Amino acid sequence: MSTEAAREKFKLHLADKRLRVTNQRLAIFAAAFAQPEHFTAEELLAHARAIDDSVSRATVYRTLPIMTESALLREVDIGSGEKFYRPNREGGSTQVAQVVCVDCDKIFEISAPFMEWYGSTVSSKLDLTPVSQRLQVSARCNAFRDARACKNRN
Amino acid sequence: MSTEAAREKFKLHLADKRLRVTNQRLAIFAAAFAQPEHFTAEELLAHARAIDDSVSRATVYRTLPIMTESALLREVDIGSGEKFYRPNREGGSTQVAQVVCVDCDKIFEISAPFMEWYGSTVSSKLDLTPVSQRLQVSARCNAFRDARACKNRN
DNA sequence: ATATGTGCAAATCCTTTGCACGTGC
DNA sequence: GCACGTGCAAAGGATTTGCACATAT
Repeated sequence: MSTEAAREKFKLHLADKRLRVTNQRLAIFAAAFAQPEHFTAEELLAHARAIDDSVSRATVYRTLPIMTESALLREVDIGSGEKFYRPNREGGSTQVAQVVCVDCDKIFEISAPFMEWYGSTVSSKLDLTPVSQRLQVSARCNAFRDARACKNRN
Repeated sequence: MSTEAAREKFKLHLADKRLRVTNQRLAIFAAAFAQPEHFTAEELLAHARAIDDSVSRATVYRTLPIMTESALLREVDIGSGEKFYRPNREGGSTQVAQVVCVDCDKIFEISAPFMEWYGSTVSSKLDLTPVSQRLQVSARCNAFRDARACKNRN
């Protein structure tokens, strides 16, 4: 999905929820979709302000759930205090696992198509209806293991 | 693994790390292993104080990582602000998935033996060595769906 | 004896919220 | 016009930390 298409989807979602299309929301959207990697709320704020300097931290935090609900962003919680987000250009309900390097904190993602099936299996045994599932793998840089250093940490 | 055996393991771990066996640490251990379900740091504090009223919140927070590192406790992060813990009576590296009900916030666990294999598979593709993996499923109580209420929420 | 551990309270960190003002529809 | 959105700064909640005192080894 192109950034153009995603912006349209964002506007449709806003209309659908009877939310207004504001300059701040558009700036935050644009900043989010300009990111190549995972980003935090604080990083998003900085980038959004570069586009529209009236954007406040509060509005970023208020807009993130809107974009997450509409599946334009995926929220990635690696259990480290702050949450990460990434643009979801695929659109659909792609099942991915996060792999987090405990040395350099870098977040990788890799597809895990069986997760949806497992979510159903697991939940049906417990009389629950599955909503979402997340697989997180912690790992250690081989670069770090060999050299006591990797791209992001030494 | 019995609570007795776990306490010995705890003491061995402390000795191994050259940490001291204090009344507070023992009280926190005992409180943790008396829990049948998942618990939070705050709940653990209350139970530990019932055993030794000199236990402080700070010591609970300082002791939790010690017990987690020694695999006596498993940390369960469901991305809800506070972390949960549970006694790991199995001792080993049991692979379990957490299933969290979004209606009542109850945490279920169910074995997921394939997770270790998947962790390796995923990590080997990224030149990383897997350390641990966690699968979390969000689900919705069927009891809640049917009756707009369940044991813990209505 | 002395290196560790502890309680207390203050500090930190991310995130949320109350309020008065601004603005899309 | 008016309901919704916003910025600001203060509040919030979980966790961490500095410091002086206490204690396990």
